[in-house]
This record gives sequence, structure tokens and C-alpha cells, in this order.
Amino acid sequence: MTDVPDIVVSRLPVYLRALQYMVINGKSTTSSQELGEKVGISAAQIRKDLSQFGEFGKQGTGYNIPFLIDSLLQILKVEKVWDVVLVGMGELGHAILRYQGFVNRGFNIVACYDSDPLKIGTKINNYSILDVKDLVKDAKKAEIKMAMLCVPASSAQKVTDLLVEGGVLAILNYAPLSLAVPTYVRVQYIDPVIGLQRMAYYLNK
Amino acid sequence: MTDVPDIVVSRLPVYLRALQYMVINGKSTTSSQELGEKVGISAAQIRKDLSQFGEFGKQGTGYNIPFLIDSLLQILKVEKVWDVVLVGMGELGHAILRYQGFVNRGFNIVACYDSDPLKIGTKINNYSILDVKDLVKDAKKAEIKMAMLCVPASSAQKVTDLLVEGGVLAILNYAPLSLAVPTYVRVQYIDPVIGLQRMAYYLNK
DNA sequence: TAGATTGTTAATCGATTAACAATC
DNA sequence: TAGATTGTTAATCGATTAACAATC
Repeated sequence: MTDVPDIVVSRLPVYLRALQYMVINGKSTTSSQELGEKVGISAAQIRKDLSQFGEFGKQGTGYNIPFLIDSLLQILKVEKVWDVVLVGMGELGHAILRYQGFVNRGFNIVACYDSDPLKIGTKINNYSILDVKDLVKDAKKAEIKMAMLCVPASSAQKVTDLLVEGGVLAILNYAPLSLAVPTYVRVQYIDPVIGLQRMAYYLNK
Repeated sequence: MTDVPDIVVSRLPVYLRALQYMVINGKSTTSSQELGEKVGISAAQIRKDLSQFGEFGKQGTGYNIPFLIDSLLQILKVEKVWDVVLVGMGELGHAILRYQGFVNRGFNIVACYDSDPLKIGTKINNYSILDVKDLVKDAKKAEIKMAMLCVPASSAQKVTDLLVEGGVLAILNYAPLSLAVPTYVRVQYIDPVIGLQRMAYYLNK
């Protein structure tokens, strides 16, 4: 289990999501072949990926889905729920807060922040919008490790620096720019336009 | 220009975004070194990527930013605006419709659809919510090539099939599951939980 | 037992990096 | 001219695939 490539790690949540979907549909067993077809990845790749972490299947019969799900939850460390803070309560921040499809997948928003005095103190969905000035202090105190960043591009780096100062180690960044962080901090980027532009390349004008 | 690897294509929008940000900050020239630091990619990689499409720099002085931006817009085919349809007007669909940071990056939402009779016909931001029953017909007629999919997981595959039938070739999928599409159709996935789970792997419990 | 499917090894394939001549 | 930086080549590195013995 020494130093699994990140590209392998990046596929595990996709496997997990497909397996959980299978359970909902009443399946209890699958094969690397079948799972591969669902997620668009080769069967050999799936077996190779899983083999990084142990042996989860049986020759001849494949994988017990609940067992594999449980194993993946453990590997990804999402068998319990992580506390996450949300920074930036614009249109997008609001939508994320109201969405709440996170908890049963391992994450719970515990607080939300903004810098706008008109927003601070107002309530959304049982959350009081807090002052970003308290972010560092609060994050340290509650030992928050994860954050979602929904502020405008113009203040994203500044807020990122605060998150890092507060001890946050993983940032889901919705602001449309690349962030500078220390090597020990992870960032995942969500910019729908990047995806659209990437696909536009393949279209004919 | 024969068959550029998709991994190269996937980085171009990131370069573009960083370059456009530089322009806003009044810069007119950059180097592969400087751009690389901004986006967290090696200088050699950037030069190699760009070399797939031509020569855009000058030895000794680097790249003229407006020229490189223009070149990337052409390469990615986003120098004009693509019409996009939005399907699924729940919480998320609403937020996307209200957001509208798409147009100046190459995309414009031209219509939105839902299947809920209570929603069909209502207005949001000058958009009338249309009946998903008309999706195939409308998409064909308007020659829509791109769609954003914000329906629940349970109906995502069904709606995807409609999009494909309507001639859509690129789908930005917000539903938390893998979609089955013909090989000539592209899908980009946006599931924040996948990003969070991927980062959770590296955290200590 | 026969068929199915795993986990793993070796081979192949592709992507990244280092280095440098060319040249602005 | 000297310094800087490109575009490109070759070397390195890493990821994917094919194949198969093991075994349920």
C-alpha cells in the first residue's frame, strides 16, 4: 500500500458511486467486467486499481457489492462524515447549502461564511452566515480539514490563504482560477466552463 | 495537427483561463515558465502542449498574451458562442440559469426544460421552462450540440438518450452517475462529491 | 468437473521531463 | 553582443492492457 498513484485514487469514488447505485437496484454481486461497462473503464484497469489495496473479489464469482462498497469507504476514509465549511454565499453558495446531497456521501457542511455585512447574520436553511473574519479562528478551533470555496475569482486567493492558515488541507474550488497552495494542501477544481470548452474542441463549427 | 491527445486538450482551457486573468491584471506578455507557475504545470509541458497546434511564442521574449488567447479560442472553437440547453430545473438548474457567467466564455443557455407540470410554463430570468417532451424536436430544429444535465440520477440516463436522439454531441453532466452514450458523444462529469472523496483519501482521520 | 473470474506479471503504449540548438 | 526563452528531440517515467495461472 505504498504510495498509490493519484490517478488510481481518482477512480475509486467513481467505482464507489456505481456500486452504490447497483445496491439501490437490488444487485448484490458484480464483476470487474460489469462494473467496467457501467463506468466506462476496462475490467483489467479496475482489477489493477483494486489490487493496490488488497483482495476484494473471488475467482469465478466476482465481487460482493456491499463488501466492496465498505472497503472503498474505508480506503477513501469516507465511512464517517467529514465536517466541511463553505465560504462565499452568493448564488452558488446558496445553491450548495440548500442542496445537501453531501451528508450520505461522507460530508457535512457545518458553517458558512461571507464578507458582506448585509449577508452576515442572516439565516439560510438553519445556517447563520458567519463573518469571514472569524474563519481562521473557527477553523482552527473546530479542526476543520475541508472547505468549499464559492467566492468570486477576485477574492479566491485571499480566502484560500485564510483557509490554509486555519489548517484546512483540502479545498473544493468553484472559483474560476488556479489557486496557489502549499504542497501539503489539495485542491479540486469545479469550473463547468472548463468542461464545456474541452468538449467544444471536438465539435464542428 | 493529427489527433491531439485528449489530455492535452483538457489543459488548454486552464491555460486560457489563466491568460485571460493575466490580461485583466494588465499583463501583455508571459513565458511558459510564468504561466506554468500560475497553473501548476511544468514549463516544458506547456510548450509541448502548444507545439501540437503551431508556434505561438518568440525565443527570448515568450508569448504575447492577447495573441495566445486568440489562438486558444480558435483552437478550442470558443471564439464564438455555442448554444446550450439546460435540462432539469431543480435547485441546481435554477442556480445555473441565474449564474450566467457562461456567455463571455463561449456558451449561452438558450432554453431550459423540465418534466414537472407544475414547473413547465413558469418563468425564471426571462426563460420559460419548457416541456422535456419537446426536447428532441427542439434540439433537432435549433441544431443544438451541447447540453447541461441537472436532472436527478434516476432520470439522467433517460434524458441522456433524448439528448442523443436530438443530436446533442456534448453533455455536461451534473447528475451523480456515469452515463452510457455512443462513442461520438462526449460527456464531462461534475460531481463535487467525487472531488471531495478523492481528497479525503489523503487526510488523516 | 467445467466455466467464470480474480489478482498479477510482463509487454505495450503513452505522457512527461530534461536538454539544447535555434533565435529573438 | 549576451541573456532569455522558444520549439523539438530523445530519454525517462508511468499508466494501461493483454494474458494467464490460480481458484472459486
